[in-house]
Amino acid sequence: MGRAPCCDKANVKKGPWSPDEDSKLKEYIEKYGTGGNWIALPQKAGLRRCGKSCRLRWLNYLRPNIKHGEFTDDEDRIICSLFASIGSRWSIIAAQLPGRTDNDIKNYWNTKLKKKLMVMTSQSQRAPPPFTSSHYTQPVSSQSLSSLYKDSTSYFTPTGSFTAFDPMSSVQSDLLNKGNTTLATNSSLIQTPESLMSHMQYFPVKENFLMFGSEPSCSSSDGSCSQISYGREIKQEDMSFQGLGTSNVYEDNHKFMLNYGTNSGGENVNQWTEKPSGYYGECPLDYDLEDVKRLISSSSNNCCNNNNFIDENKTQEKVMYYYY
DNA sequence: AATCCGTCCAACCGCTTTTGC
DNA sequence: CGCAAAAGCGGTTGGACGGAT
Repeated sequence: MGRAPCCDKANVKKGPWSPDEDSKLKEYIEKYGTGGNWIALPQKAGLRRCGKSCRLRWLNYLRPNIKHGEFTDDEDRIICSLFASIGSRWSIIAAQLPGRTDNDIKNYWNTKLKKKLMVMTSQSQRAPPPFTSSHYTQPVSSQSLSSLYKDSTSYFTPTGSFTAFDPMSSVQSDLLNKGNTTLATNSSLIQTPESLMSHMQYFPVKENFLMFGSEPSCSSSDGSCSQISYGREIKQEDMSFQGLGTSNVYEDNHKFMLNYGTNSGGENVNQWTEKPSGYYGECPLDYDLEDVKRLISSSSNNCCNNNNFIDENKTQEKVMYYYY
C-alpha cells in the first residue's frame, strides 16, 4: 500500500512549464508567498500543476538570485570537496553555493564534473589498490548533519583538516568549540581538482566497467543492493562507521571491521577482524583532504568500500562485495 | 538530408524526514 | 506518542538539442 498521491494526477499538467505558468507562479508567490502550503498553492495561483511541481519550479528556476550557467573553478572545488566529505547531499552542497540549486549541482556533477575528474584520474595513471588509506570517514545522521550546517560549522579547519565525518561528539567537543574554524567556501582551504586527482583512485569493477563518483545507486526493492546515502535510509541503529582506514560491517549482530593499509609496525594489513565494542568514536579527527578526495572515486567502487554504513539486512551481499 | 548517438537539464517519482494535530 | 499530511531530498527519466556519420 503506497501513500495517497499528493495531487490528482489526472487533473494536473506535467512536463515543461510555459512562460505563462511561470509568470503566474512567480506573481503569486511574490504577492502572497507560499503560505507554507505548496499543495494548496497551485489552485490558488490558478495553475493546473502539482504542488510539488510548483515548489520545484520555484526553487530551481523562478526564485530570485538563481544563478544559471557555467560553474566557476571555485565552485568546482567546493563541490568536489563537499562531495568527497558528505557524498551526494546535494541540498547541503547547494547551501554552500549561493544561487545554485541542488538540482543544478547534481546535474552538473553527473554530467560534467564527474567526467572531468575521471579524465584527470586516467591521466594521472595512478590506480592504487583499494584499502590503502589511513583515515576515517564517518557518516552522520541527516539530523546531525543538518544541525552542523545550521551551525555554520566549518568542514575545513585552518590546518586543512576535513571534519565533516567526525562523530558529532567529537565535532562538538573539538571543532565546534574552536573559534578559529573557517568556512568551507574559503577556497584557499579547498583543494583544486588537479591536486585531488593525485590521490584519486579508480576501480575497474565487473570487467571494463569503471565506477566513479557518487554512491552507488542500487535497487532497494529487489534486494540487489540498498541505496546508500548519508543518514537517510540507514537508521541510526544500523549505522556502522567505516572509513578510509577501517571498514565496518555488521553481520548477525556482530560487528566486523576491515583493517587495511599498514599497521603501526609498518606491516600491510588487509583483514577482517571483529570490532571491539565501543569502537565508534575512536576516529582520528584529522581528515586529510587528500584522503577525502580519494573518497570521490573509491566511494562508488561498490556498495561497501567507502560507504559508511551497512544495512544489516544487506550484510551478506555486501560482505560479498568486499571480497569481490 | 536523414539518422544515430551522446549530452544536458528540467521535471518527475518515490522515498525519508519533518511537522502539526 | 502515534498518525497523517506536507515538505524535502536524491535518483532517474525523457525530451530537446547538437555533432558525427
